[in-house]
Amino acid sequence: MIFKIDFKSGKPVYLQLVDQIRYAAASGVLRPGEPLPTIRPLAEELRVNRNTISKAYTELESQGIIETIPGKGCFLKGNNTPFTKGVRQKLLLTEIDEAVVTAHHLQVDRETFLAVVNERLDYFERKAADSEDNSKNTPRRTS
Amino acid sequence: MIFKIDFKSGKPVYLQLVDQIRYAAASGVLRPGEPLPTIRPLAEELRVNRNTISKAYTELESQGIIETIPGKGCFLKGNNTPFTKGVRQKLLLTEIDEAVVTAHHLQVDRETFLAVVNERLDYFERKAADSEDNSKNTPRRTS
DNA sequence: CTATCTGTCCCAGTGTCCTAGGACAGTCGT
DNA sequence: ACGACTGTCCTAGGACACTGGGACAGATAG
Repeated sequence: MIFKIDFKSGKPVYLQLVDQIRYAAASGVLRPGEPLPTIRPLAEELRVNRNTISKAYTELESQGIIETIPGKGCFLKGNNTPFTKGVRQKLLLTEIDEAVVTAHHLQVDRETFLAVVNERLDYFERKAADSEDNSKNTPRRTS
Repeated sequence: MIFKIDFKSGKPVYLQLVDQIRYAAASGVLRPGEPLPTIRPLAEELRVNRNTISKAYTELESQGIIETIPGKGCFLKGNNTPFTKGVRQKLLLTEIDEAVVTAHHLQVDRETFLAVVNERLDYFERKAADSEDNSKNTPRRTS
């Protein structure tokens, strides 16, 4: 689990972390139950304050992606989603609409758009499957 | 062209405007060449400072969505995209990946995701077609 | 129990974003 | 030329986001 922080990007460090962990979880690099790096060592490695890491983890917990146990550590949740079906639909709709509107302004036609969507879905599914296989030889924490 | 600003949302006013105009342009409510509301009257109507509107328009121009002519006004551009093919692919990929990652964490399966995407593509295409028809009776500004 | 790890709360400093008002420049009709 | 309109630049204050250090509480190994 290697994180890359770009201090020149202008994007807050804690949000860069959130994105990378979300991405890692979706692609199977991080698997349910697996512990995330503890706050202080990660902060030292990335040369930022502990509270910056803590803020990222807090945000991830509010999104239902990780679970944090004071005194023990933070762990990736599986089968999460603290949201109701209605809220989930609304959240997803918002993101998809943004992408569709952007595609329109970028003059990307429907076929190209759908092709990219399918390509990315394939990509994440394949990557998750690969991690599944690898995990057979590198067992994770069992709660 | 009616805009709704939610002062309690926490989202900056100028970004709310940007989103609504992007959306309106993509759905055909605003059509190429058509003038946008001028800054001062719109600012008065929405009860914000002129510079807040100006900032929204500046952002939209940097995205290549509108064209602003000092002394004359701001107009919706058609067939825009000031970006190269590579940049466009990258921009779209970023947004699509975000949606795909979000879908994973919301436990939305592939079929449902694709169904929503298609539904929204249909929605925007239909709305744009409707505006096309209506415009035959309400001609726009011709440059 | 003690030491050391885990995450958490509180508070302060710094920077930046957002909004706003005054003054200025370009366009157009009279 | 003048006045009324257009958008623009400069500057400033209030609010908040981001980061950071000190002190605290729970968990675990010795």
